[in-house]
Amino acid sequence: MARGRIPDVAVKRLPIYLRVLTELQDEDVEIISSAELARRTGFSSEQIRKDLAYFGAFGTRGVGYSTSVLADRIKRILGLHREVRVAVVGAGNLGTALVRYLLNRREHDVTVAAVFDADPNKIGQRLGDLTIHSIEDIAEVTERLGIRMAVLTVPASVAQQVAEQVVDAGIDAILNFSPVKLDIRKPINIENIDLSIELQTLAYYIAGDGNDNRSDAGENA
Amino acid sequence: MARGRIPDVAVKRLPIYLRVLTELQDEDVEIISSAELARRTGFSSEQIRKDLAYFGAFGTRGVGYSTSVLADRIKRILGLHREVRVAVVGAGNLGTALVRYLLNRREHDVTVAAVFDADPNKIGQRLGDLTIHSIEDIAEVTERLGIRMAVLTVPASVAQQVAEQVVDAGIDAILNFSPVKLDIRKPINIENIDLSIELQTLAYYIAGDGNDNRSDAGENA
DNA sequence: TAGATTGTTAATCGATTAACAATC
DNA sequence: TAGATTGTTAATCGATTAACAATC
Repeated sequence: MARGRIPDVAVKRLPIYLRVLTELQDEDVEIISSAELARRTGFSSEQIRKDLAYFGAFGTRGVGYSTSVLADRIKRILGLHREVRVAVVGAGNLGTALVRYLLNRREHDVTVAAVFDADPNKIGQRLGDLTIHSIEDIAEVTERLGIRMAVLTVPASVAQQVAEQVVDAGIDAILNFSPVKLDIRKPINIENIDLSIELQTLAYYIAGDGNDNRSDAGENA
Repeated sequence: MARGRIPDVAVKRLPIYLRVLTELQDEDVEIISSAELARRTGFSSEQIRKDLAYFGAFGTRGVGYSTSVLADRIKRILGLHREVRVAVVGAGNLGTALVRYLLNRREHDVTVAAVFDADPNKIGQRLGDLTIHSIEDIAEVTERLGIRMAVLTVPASVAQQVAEQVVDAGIDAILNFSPVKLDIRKPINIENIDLSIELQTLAYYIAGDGNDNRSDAGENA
């Protein structure tokens, strides 16, 4: 029940804790210490305890955490105790691959519930057990299906405009794969995944043979 | 020429600066101030000046930065002044999509030079102008083509084992899309992109209707 | 010169780590 | 009880922001 301002970095670690807890449940491990969670996640045990303390006291002193209790609490914190539906906007190479990936996912906390594209040739086609809708219908479809989040996989040239359509449709969280900084005035949550930027960043770290202006780092990220 | 320890967060911003500078060059803008770069990137002007100062003094007081000079310097810092070659390991849905995306990319600083898979049915098939190689041949092929980085898009169940093969082949930076924490003892650079974790994180931020244990945030990320 | 803007040092802020009392 | 491990407060560390002298 603890509140205060919760750092985004702490929120980002919760799904990682949840994944490990789910693995532990599969292994029939019922109790886990923060030290062992630390070993499995790569974060420090202090950090794990601190992160969890932002949301409440879920463990038992002298004992540890019940894997099932802690997993349930984290699911609830993340809002995954009810199904979260997501739309994929843009049924190109990447969009299609992401839809297939999400449809085949074992966990059913976040599910793709609709796919949209602007290309008249694609509209109406099937993708898994979904039908590709026109982006024009996004407000109606997301409203009807209770979709609150969208994954954006459209070309950079139209990303800003499509993002505005998505936001106008009432979506309030976007996972943006387009290499564009979206400029949305509403206080929407936007998370960016940019392949080029990731690769360019990694390039920095490959040891600088004969390269100046470079400080060699070499830590796991 | 400045050194010292350079924060990873600063390195991660460099490719973003580079992208904006490239756009500015396309618009024939020759000089840019840190204030205008701030407007275009969303970072503060102080932060931009600080980040750049880790690597040297690239601007002119009272004037600003030459877009072409600054772009060239950042490219050099990131090691992009020479072509950086990357392998995509795993030619499934996601791997195939990423290869097509990278092959069609306008910038040619980072290029896909090889694709690998373990499935005998896929080996030998074409993907764009590339041929899918057996993962068994990774050491030989990456050595021959001068490939230093790999994008990992294999099923979670084999990710750890494949990552080890990749590292043994001499690759020293991995962009990992598999939902697995890779455990590699060598000081290799690993960057993780995990769709499930991103979606679960975003779920936290969609306003908590009737949800407890939740602090509403609402900032762009 | 006056105005503008960088490069850099100092102040602030926030997150991580250390330490330990609470307690099972 | 003794041993273990959490939850929480305090200390440390590092990154961001503010301020300003240098200088075009």
